[in-house]
Amino acid sequence: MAAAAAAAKRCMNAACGAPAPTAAAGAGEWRKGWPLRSGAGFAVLCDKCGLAYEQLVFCDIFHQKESGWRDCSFCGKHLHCGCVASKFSFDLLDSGGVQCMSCVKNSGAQSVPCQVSPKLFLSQSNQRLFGKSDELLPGRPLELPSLMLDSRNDDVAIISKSHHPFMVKNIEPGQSSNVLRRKEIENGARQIKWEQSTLSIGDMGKLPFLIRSQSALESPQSQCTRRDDNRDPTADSTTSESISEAGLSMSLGLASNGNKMEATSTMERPMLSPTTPFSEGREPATTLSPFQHAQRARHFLTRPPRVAEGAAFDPMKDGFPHLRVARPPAEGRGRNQLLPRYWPRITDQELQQISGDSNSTIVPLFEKVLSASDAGRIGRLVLPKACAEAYFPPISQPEGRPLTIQDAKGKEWHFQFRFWPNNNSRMYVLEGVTPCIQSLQLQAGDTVTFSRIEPGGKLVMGFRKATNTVNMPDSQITAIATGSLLGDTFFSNTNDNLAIVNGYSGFLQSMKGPADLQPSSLYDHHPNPADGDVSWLKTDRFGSRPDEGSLQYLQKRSRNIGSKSRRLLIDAEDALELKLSWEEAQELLRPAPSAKPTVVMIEDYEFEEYDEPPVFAKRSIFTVRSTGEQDQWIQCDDCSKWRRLPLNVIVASKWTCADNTWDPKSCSCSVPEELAPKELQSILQQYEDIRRRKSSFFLKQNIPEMDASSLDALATAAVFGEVGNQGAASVATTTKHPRHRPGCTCIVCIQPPSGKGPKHNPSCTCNVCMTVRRRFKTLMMRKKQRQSEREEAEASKKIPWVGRDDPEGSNLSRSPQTVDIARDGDVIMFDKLDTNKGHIDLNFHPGSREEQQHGGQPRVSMISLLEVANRPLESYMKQNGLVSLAVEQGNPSTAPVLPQLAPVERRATLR
DNA sequence: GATTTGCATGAAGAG
DNA sequence: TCTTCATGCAAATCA
Repeated sequence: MAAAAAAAKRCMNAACGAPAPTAAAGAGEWRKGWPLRSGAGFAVLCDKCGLAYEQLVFCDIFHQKESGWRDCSFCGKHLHCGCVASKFSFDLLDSGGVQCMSCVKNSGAQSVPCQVSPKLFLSQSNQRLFGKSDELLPGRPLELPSLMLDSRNDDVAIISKSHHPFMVKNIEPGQSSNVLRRKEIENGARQIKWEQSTLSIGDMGKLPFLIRSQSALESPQSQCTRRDDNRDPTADSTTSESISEAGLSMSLGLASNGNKMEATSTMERPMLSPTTPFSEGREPATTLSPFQHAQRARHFLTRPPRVAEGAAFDPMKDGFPHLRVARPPAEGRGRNQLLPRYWPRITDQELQQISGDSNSTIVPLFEKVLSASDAGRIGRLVLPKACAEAYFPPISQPEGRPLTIQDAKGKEWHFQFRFWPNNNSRMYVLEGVTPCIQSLQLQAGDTVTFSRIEPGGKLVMGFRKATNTVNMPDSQITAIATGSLLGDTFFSNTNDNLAIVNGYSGFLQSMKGPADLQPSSLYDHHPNPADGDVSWLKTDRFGSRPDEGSLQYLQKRSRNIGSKSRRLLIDAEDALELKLSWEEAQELLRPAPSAKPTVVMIEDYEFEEYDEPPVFAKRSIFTVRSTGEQDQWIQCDDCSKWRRLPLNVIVASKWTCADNTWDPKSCSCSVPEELAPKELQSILQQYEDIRRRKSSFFLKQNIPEMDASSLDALATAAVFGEVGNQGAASVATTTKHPRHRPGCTCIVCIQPPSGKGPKHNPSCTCNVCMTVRRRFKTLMMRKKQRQSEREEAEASKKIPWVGRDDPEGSNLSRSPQTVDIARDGDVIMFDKLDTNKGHIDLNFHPGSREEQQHGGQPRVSMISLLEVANRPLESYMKQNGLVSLAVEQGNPSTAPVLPQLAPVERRATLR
C-alpha cells in the first residue's frame, strides 16, 4: 500500500501534477497520515501509544485550522493528519492516487465529481466498520447490522470512503451502543429511533463526533457533503446549519422533518439524500470559510434538537415531556457564537408552564447558571455577551434600557439591561434582579432560563434549582475512570474496564474540546436500566434525577458553575454519596513510603504530619488475633487469593501473589490460600457488614450541610473569634464564592462587611494564621472525640460494646463467633491462629488494647474527626450547646452521635 | 455606616 | 493570544 501510494504521490490533475512533498518537505510526517486500508481514511498513528485513530483524521477542524494536528485521545500527544501536514495538501482519490488540494481549490466544483465506492468493509485493526457512501444512498439504507460496534470500546465508525465518512466515535460502552443494539433488535435493521439521539446528544459533548468533510473545505468532493449553503438560514431553521446540522441530524438521529429519525435517512441526508443540494443537482453557493466550518463543526458537535422552531424533536410526542434537552439557540444576532453552555435545557413541561395557553410558542433563548455574584445581593446578573447581544434589545449606551421580563407565573419583573465597557468590549448585566432572585429563592448554582414568547416577542424567564450539584473531586473522577469505584457498574471484567478507561479517557479529554456537554439529554433519554441496558454511570446510586446525578452532569455543572469556581454545592444525598465515595478513596491513601512523619502532640493526642502527599494503595483488610497480633490481608489481582502481608507493607494498586516477597511460600498463585474458606468468607462478610453499617450510619446522620468548606469556615471563625456568633453561619455559605476564602468579608460574601472587619486579613495564609486554624480544628476534633468517648463509655455500661456498633443486628452483636471487621485501616478481630479458628475473642476490647499499646492515649479516627469538623459551625455549636469557645463542654446528651465504626484506628494523620 | 455603582482585574476558555 | 466574565474594590451615594 505504501509503495503504491508512494508511486501515486503526484497530483492526479494532469494540469498540475504537483509532486507529493519530499522527505525534506515533511514527507515522513505526511506518510504517517497515508491511508491504511483501502482508502478508508488516513490512519493517524500516535507515536506515543501507537494506537490508530482513523476517525480523528477526518475532523473538519484539521482543515479549518490548517494545522494538521490534533491531540491523541489517549495520551494527549499530537496526532498528525497527513493530508494537510505539508505545504501540499493531498486528497485521496478512489481511483487511486492523490490530488493536491491546491488543484482542488483551483479547479472548483466541476473538476472532480463526487466519487463513491460501493463497498462496505471492516476495519481489521479495530473492527470498526466503514460503510461507504453509496451504502447510504437513498433506497439503500444502511443495514444496521453493519453498525457493528467495536468489541473493545464500542466504537462505531461509519465512514464513506471517498470523502464523506461519518463517524460516531467512542460511543460509550453500555450506553449509546446498547441503545443502538436494542433498537436494532426492536425495529429491525433499518431504524435507529429516537433513542439514538440520546446517544448523540450526550456523545456530542462528551466525545468528538466527527464528520469528515475533509475535502469539503475546498475540494469538489466536498459538494457531496455540503448542503444547501445558499439557503436562507432563516427559511428553514432546522436545516440552516448546513453541513454541521446535517451531520447533526445523523448524529442526533433527528431528521429535519420528522420526530423520529431513521438512521439511513439521516445519514444520507447530509450528502446523498435526494433532498440534499447535491442530489438535487444544486450547486453549493459559497465556499465555506474556515471559520464557518469551525462554527458548523461546533454546531454539529453539539447541536440538539429544535423544539420551538420546527419541532424536529418533540419529546412530548415521543412521550417524554420531562426530557431536559438542550435546546438549540433560537434565531438571533450572533447566535452561532452562542456557547452550548448557554443553550437552554428546558423541558417541554416547563415550556408549557411558561406558555400557559397553547396558542403561544415558547422559544427558549438561553440559560445561565447563577454565579455567586449573580445570586448575591448586589442585584446584578451578568449576562453572557453573546446571549445579550443575540436575544436582548440592542443597546448603544452603557445606561442601557429597561427590560421587562415575565416569570413563569406571569409576574413581570423590571430590570435594567445595560452594559459596562470592558476591555474594548462590553459586559452586559441585568440590574435590579435581587427582588426576582429572592422571590424565586434562587441561589448560586441555580439556573435561570430566558425564553421568548411568540408571537409578541415577550421575554420570559424560568429557573431551575440546582438540587444535585456536585463538583466531583478529581480523585473520584480518576477512581471512576479506573473503574475502581464503579467497576461493577461499568463492566464486570478487567478487559472491559480497560476499554472503558480508554473510552473515558477520551471522554475526559473531549470535555476540553470545543463541544460542550449536553449530558442531561443523554440521561433523560437514557434507557431504563430495567430494559437491560447497562448504565455506565451511577445514576441509580445517586438516586436522583438521572441527568443531574450523572458524571456528565457533574462535569457540566462544574463547568457551568465555573471552572473558576471549584466549589462544592452539595445536596444532602449527593453529598452523602460523594462523601462515601470519597472516603472509599481516602481509605486507599497511605502515607508515602518515603515520608517521615512528624509526630505532633496536641493535648495528649498524637498526630502525624507528613510533608509528602499520600499515595494510593491497594485495599487491604486488617485482622487481629486473640494474641493481639495484627495481620494484613491483600487479595491477589490474578488469582483473587488472599495473602497475608506484614502490617506495615503498602502495596500498589496492582498486586499479585508474585509480588509477595514477604512470604516466599505464598508467592505463587498456585499456592493455596492460608485462610480457610469459611474464615475468609466470614471476614469478607463482616467486612461488607461494616461497610454497610458505615453507609447506614452516614445516611442516618442527615447532616444538613456537608460543605467541605465548613471546616475551614469553622477554623476561620475561630481565628477571628466569631465562634458562637450566629453570623458565622454565613461564613460557611459564602465559601461558594470561589475566590473567597472562608471568612471572606467581601460584599458578595458577607454583607454588611464593614466596621467589624478583623485586623488580620481573613484570607491570610501566613504560618501563624494557618497554624491557628489547624490547631483550632484539632481542638474541635478533640472536643468532639471526648464527647463521643464519654457517650461510648456511658453506652457501654448499658449494652455490650459490639452492640453499639451493630444497630442492624449483624452477626457482630449476635454471635460470639463474629469478628469485628472494619474497612481498610480498621481492624478485624480475628483469631486466625487460635485453636478455635474463626472465633472471635470476646475478651478483646479494642479500646483497652489500644490503650495498652499506646499508653492509654486514645487514638483518633481521622474520618471521625473530619466528620465532626465538616459539620457546619452553626449546627456544631447548636448540637454542642456551645455559645462560644470559652464555653467548655456542652450537654453531652445534645452532642451528635459519632460513628463508632472504628474503635481502633491507626494514627490520625494530618497534612 | 451601609449600600450602590462603575470599572478593573485576572483566571479560564476559546480561537 | 484574545475574549469572556466572575469577581474585587473603591468611589459615590444613600439612610
